[in-house]
Amino acid sequence: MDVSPILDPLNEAQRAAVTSEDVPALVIAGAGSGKTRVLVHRIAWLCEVHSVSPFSVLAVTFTNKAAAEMRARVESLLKHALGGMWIGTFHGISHRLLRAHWQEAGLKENFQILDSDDQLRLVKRIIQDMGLDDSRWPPKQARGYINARKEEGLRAGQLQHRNDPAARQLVRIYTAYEQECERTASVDFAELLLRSLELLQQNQEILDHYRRKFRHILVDEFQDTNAIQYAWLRTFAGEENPVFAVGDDDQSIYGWRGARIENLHNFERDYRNTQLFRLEQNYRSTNTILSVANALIDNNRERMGKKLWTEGVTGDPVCLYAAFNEQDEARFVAERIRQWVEAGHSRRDDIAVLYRSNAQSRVFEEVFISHSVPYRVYGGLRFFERAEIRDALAYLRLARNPDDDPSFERVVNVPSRGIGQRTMALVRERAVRNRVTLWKAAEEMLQSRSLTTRAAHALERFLQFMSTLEEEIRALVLDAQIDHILRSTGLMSHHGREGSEKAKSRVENLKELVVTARSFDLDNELYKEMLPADAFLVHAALEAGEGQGAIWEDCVQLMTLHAAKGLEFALVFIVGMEEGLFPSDMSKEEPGRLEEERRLCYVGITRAREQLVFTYAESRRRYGADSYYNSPSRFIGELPPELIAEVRPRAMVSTPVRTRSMPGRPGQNSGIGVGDSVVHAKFGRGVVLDCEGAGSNARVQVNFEREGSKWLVLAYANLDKLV
DNA sequence: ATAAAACGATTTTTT
DNA sequence: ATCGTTTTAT
Repeated sequence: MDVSPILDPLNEAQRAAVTSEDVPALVIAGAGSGKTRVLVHRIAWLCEVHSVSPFSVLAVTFTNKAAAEMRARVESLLKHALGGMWIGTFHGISHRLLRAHWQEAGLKENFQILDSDDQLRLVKRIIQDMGLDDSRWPPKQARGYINARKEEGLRAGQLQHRNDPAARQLVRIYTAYEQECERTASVDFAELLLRSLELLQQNQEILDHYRRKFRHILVDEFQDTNAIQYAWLRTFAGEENPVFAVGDDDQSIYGWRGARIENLHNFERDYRNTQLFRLEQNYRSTNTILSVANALIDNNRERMGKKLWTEGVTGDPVCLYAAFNEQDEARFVAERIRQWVEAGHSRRDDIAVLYRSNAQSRVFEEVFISHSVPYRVYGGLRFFERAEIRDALAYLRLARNPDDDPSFERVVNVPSRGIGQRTMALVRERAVRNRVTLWKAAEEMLQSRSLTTRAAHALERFLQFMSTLEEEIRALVLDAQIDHILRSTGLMSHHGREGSEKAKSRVENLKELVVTARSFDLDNELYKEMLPADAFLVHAALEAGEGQGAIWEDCVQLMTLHAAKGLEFALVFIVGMEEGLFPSDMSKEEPGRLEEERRLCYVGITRAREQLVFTYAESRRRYGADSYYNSPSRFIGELPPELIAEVRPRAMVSTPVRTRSMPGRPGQNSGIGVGDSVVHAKFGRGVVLDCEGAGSNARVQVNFEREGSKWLVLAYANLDKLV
């Protein structure tokens, strides 16, 4: 057996982890240290060298993207298909279990997956049906409560709040929600995990089967697991099967959505004979960038401890630019991008602009357009989350299964066909009272003639239409089914009639849906024994797809710091480095949150291979109001000064154009103008570099001898002019 | 049933 | 400021 393809590309630490004994292993893998490589080679090591059957390997990730990457890399290393190996997300694998054992799990065979949007609609309706005021009981909050409890493994029946009336009400909503899910055979994302966990815990035979089957369990991004995911893993593994977990405590940035960094710490306690490995050699960044990253993260107290190092070059210093405002910040970035490309760096998609919040992307978009910098923004609605796509798929679901209430609700009046809230309220009421689905309730009401002629007519036509639709598409292939739905429901013409840009893109998306359906991979093992339409619907629910269509050009990448995790770029800008923005003001309440913000910054820094640039704006418009004298983020102060090059090119100290501000006469009535020497009570002496605005809005930029240049509002600054 | 007006929220996001 | 949602008016 030639083990060289498996072991040769590895360094010593990686090799130790890959070839470790059959005991629980925890691999603390720093950024850029070859985490995925270790997982992939571990699988290859087991299969090729230890002749482990692919059928006994289970590898779990968080995102479909990570699962797809791992699958591809394992196949390319093994040089053959996975052959029975399970590589998937927590949710994907849970879904697979529930499909296989729907009866034991107490589900119906054709159970539906509720995504968060479906879930919100349902919760909202329940709150209304319970006669509660939804401003006092915001549906989003209730949904958050339900999901948080489920992620702790708790069902409504297990919750008791004797002394807390608000919590008691939430439990009542949770209970009603559970009943509705039961009635409509719906399973939300958290339920996939909870239900499959309970399936294993309550069915000894099934549990034994899977414990005998999956002798080797591997987990990626272990620091992101929440309580139920860890319980799920432990249940799978039992006492006998070793878990191989890879993660990085310094890259835990999802605490706010339930991820428990403690799982990393508890792992060693829960599995006594755990072998611990550390991957600290970095293959991505320059030495300078790593030193900056190490210095920053060193300010966190709760760490397992780790220091990245590299054999690579020292690299350029990290840059810091203090912009006047957010426009100036964006212009500086655009200019640096231009220089970078001119210097011979060919790929613009190897450049990223990272920010704390999505709202920050706007100014960059505006400035990049005016500077002709091609860019691509990540985030926002993904393909299968778009309303028009969901409408179309709801028709498909409803045609496949008339009892699918969420879909019934969604499309009954889209496009409008005269079935309004009044009619639907009556149908819903009957459905709940008689414990039947909306479809059946509607049929009953038509029989019993308990509706006005007009409403009855409209409803009857809808039911008739859906029945006909089902017959018409029955014999068609998937993409033809969808194509037919788009035409016969009028969805396509509904959007086509309107001329707006948004409507045009909706039409394009609907066309794209047909194309997506045509190229949908039906041979996937996950979907065997399922009808194409059902498989496609599962795919849509579990995999929301990309945010934008095809990447047509070599574009600068704009995204949040969170979205950048796992990616790398030659040139990285981390912008908006201001106290209050990053770290966010909202993270100042709980103590642990600040450390998480710092880890987020660490994640951003370690995305950069060659050059890293920080920027912040001394003045910034937020929520419609300007804020001045923003101080640089505390994270800037935590970096080693000798590795930071401050950029303040004199050439750029000229006119910071404010598109929104009035082009007033600078200093008209203040007696202060460009070139004047002034004194400020706090900042001392300085020279006026620039003015803008008029009257009470007038601002001046002053280059202070001690403090450097700042923008001040004349009305508040109390400047004295020196003669 | 549609359109205008008022209201409210506004960190980060996957499944 | 701005976007999405809900209420109110036509």
